[in-house]
Amino acid sequence: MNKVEIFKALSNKTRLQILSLLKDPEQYFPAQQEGVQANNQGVCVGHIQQKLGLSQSTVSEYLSLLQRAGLIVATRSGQWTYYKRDEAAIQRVAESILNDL
Amino acid sequence: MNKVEIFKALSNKTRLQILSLLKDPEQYFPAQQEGVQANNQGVCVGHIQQKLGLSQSTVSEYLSLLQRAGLIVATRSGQWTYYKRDEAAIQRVAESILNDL
DNA sequence: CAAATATATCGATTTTTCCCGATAAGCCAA
DNA sequence: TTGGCTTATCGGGAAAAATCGATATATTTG
Repeated sequence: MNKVEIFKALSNKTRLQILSLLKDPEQYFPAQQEGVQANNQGVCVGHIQQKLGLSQSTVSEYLSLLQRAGLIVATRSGQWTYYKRDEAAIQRVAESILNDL
Repeated sequence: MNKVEIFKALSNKTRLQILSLLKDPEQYFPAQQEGVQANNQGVCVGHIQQKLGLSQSTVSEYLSLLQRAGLIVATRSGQWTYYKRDEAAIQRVAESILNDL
């Protein structure tokens, strides 16, 4: 776990918002739409982009940055990439802050 | 509490090191030296600078940045400024991550 | 008051981040 | 295989951060 990389990933309003959106996908992304996996497995890039109102390329970059930091995971399925939070990793980060900071 | 500002403050190796040094001042800064307050009230800028090996101006900037983020507090006493961790604030940050992230 | 010491601020340069549009790559359907 | 989606990557311009040396400010001391 690279703390500096994680804090960098978190030090941006939009990226914090992404984590927040992914916290409760059903609330933000009605389950019937395509682009939202069943069983809450993640949300596709396009839907996240719509919520944020930023360019596709920026959102894609942010998602991959959050993934490199280990905070979210991607699942490719056909032409879609579904992103979801890695709750265990996020928990470990929180504990590391509690203990080591 | 501005989360983005706090995460920015934390997203730098040197600033994390400062927080770590201030965690246990007696270990890093023998209490007999001048520039270390009695009763663990903080450590002066010069001693922190020596440990870090960066320029005086950079260390001063980092300390004031950490202070603006609310993670440390400064006490001026004569010609020295003593910095110490704001443990309660740090605790609140950790809890906020645990709950809100 | 003058010199010495500690810290803060200023100005400048280099590096990093933010965010975009254009384009490439992957997948699917006709 | 051609065209239409979805996502990733590339190249770039503007803004912010990193870091320094020089200088200013505040404090103490002779």
